[in-house]
Amino acid sequence: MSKRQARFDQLRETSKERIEQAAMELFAHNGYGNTSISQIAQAAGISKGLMYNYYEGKEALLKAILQKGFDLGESMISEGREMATGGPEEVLRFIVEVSFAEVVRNPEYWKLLTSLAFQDEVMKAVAPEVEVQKQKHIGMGVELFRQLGYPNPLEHALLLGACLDGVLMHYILSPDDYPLEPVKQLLINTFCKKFEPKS
Amino acid sequence: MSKRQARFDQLRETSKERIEQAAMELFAHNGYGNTSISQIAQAAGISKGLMYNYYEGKEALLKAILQKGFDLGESMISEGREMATGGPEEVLRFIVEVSFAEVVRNPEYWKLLTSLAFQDEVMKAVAPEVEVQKQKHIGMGVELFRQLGYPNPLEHALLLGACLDGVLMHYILSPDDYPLEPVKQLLINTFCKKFEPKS
Amino acid sequence: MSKRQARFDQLRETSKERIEQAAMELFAHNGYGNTSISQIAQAAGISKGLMYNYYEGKEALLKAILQKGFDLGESMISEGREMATGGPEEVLRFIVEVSFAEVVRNPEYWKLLTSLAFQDEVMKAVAPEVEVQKQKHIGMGVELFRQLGYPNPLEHALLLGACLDGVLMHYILSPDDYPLEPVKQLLINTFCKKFEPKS
Amino acid sequence: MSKRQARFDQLRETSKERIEQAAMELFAHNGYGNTSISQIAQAAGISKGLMYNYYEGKEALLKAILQKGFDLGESMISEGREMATGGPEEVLRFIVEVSFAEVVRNPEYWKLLTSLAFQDEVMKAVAPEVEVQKQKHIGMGVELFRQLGYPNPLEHALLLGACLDGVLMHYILSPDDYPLEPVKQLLINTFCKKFEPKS
DNA sequence: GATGAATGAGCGTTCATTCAT
DNA sequence: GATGAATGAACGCTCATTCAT
Repeated sequence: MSKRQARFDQLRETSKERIEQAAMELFAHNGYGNTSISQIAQAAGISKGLMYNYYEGKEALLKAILQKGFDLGESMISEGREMATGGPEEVLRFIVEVSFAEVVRNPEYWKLLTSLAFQDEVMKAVAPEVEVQKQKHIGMGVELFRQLGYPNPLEHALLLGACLDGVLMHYILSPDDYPLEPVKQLLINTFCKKFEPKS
Repeated sequence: MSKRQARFDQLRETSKERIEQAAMELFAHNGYGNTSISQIAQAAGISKGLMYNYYEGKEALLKAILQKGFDLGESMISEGREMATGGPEEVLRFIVEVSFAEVVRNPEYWKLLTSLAFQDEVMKAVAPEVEVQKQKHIGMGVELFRQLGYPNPLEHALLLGACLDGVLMHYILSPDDYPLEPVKQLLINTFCKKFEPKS
Repeated sequence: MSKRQARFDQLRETSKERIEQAAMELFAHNGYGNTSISQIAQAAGISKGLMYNYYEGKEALLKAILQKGFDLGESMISEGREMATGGPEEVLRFIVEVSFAEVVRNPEYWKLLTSLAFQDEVMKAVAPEVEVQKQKHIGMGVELFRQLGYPNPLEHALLLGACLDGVLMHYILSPDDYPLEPVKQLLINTFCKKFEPKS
Repeated sequence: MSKRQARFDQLRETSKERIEQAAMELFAHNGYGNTSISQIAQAAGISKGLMYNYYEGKEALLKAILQKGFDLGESMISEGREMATGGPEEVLRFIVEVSFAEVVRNPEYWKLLTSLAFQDEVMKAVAPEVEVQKQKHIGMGVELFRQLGYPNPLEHALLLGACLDGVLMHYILSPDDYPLEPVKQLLINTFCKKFEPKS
């Protein structure tokens, strides 16, 4: 029994992974709304019906994919946390670098995620998790800017976050043209430094 | 005759405005692709068919909505150009202020516009001139930062643009929570100033 | 009153005629099903609504147009009857000539009429009148072939009618290519002659 | 595996045949343009959506129906070619007999085909090869009449073709009333014979 | 008589979902 | 677990028809 169970689990995992991989790529390339279950099934090499053994429906599949992305982000950040041994500047710089690297590595995923953010209905379904992530990021930023001596760390954290998102959004929308590297350097120089009181 | 014509014109305008208003809200909240003509008609209090008396189709309706926004933006910018009489810092500050004011005034329009940016096909069909606008804005920024003495004005223009878009995106996505005013001030303080060489 | 009545009648007649003329041309060129009331109204230079002052609806307009055609055909034949003074051969020849001439004069109308013959629903509405016309034509043919001495005049009448319709159908379907004149002559030579018993 | 495949194949074929049968009847009686997918689905006892599992769309369904007819016609003609061993009169007679038999066997198909001939757009999209078939038939006729000694074989071929089409059209339009057999005999006697120079 | 804004049923088509096998 | 035939609601859109003016 245990053996057969294991084999089933493996098949299941294989099919699930193929589905999620295919769906992720199709959602990212064509958008969630423009991707049909048929397309996903075909790309994953399975039948339409099988999808419904694993997921309640299309939206549940989307949620699973987003969740995977969140988990990945989570683990990356916690890994990063441990690796960043320097002062708050270095940690900030590290976060920025990692964010850029991650978006460059998989811009389609981030494009999907951002485009979903503009659809209230979809967002409502995923909102709690997103909100948690957002607050965690802001919290981290606030703490770092506080350590750097800024009198208004929340505003600085928000502005940095916005700037990060803005640059990455522009990059995502024209990845071939955008001078990402110099803008990143400028962003780091502008934000990742100790508070300098006006003389 | 003129009377009858006037009556018809008024009917038309009333209906068109109701349609465009309803459509913009729905497009902004649910996305263009997830909003059906039926929904628009229902929200506007008219029948599906009537829409097609006024617009060629769904896409033409979107175009009409965007065009109105463009026209408004154009006129605002040209007005602004004349009003900004100070040095480049003041002009930059003014641009930032106007951008914020405009988005606060009509957040749904900007939400719609931003969400469309992530749907290449729709955007290209509907507003090829967006790219031109973008280049014009960047050009303006570059010129101003050059005047302010920055050695790398393009990067500064891009970063400011990204920061602006990032803040406004965050605001658009949660307009009730976002501390827009203080972040705006910080943004202005951070970007709208002469070049300060490192000592 | 009589004067005003007369003016109204004239206007009405004018509009009606413009409508029927426009509708006839559009029906003939594009088919009944592919012609919209809007198109007819536009072509006739009137409003959509006015049509419904004169006709119950689209189908009633079609019936009116067909009826006009029938009446015209009727009058042509009765005129012809009087004019044809020769023997039965000459009368037959005359009928054939007139039929060809009429179709050449207004092939679109005949194309419309023929295409309608294949739509049971439409035909049901016009059927009685058509049936009467058909029987009248057959009757005429039978009488003429009887006079020419044929032992089976009905079959000859039917065959001639079929041949006539067949040639004209082929002509209608490719009016530019079809060698109408020689085929007509051959048809006349083949059918419009006295009975020749086999030796 | 093979078993399941076979079951599915059978289901598909059953459904396809029901669809094509229903569609042909409706197309023939109401015209292609006046027959809706809903009607076809209802008549075939399936859902609207299922049609699109088997055919790209309405036009593809029409093509499939016509193609089946073409294939059948082709095979019949090639069979006939081999069977007709007599002189040109016998061949001509045979062609006429086969044409009549075929139309009697499946009048709805021929009604559909003829009605389509009057809708240029549909026909061109659906069966460009019809023109080729027509030329082939005319060519055959010309050759036979030449062999029979006629000085103007083209006109005779065209007239026979027209006569054939005319009779069959009349039959198709009122199959219950039309005295097909005697008219056919008369047609054969009239056309399928050697050239007889006028004395 | 004449207008055209407004309606709503229907079109061809798509696609997430169900279910018998 | 896996299949794909089958469903039906919804889509964008068309157009004959109605009616207040």
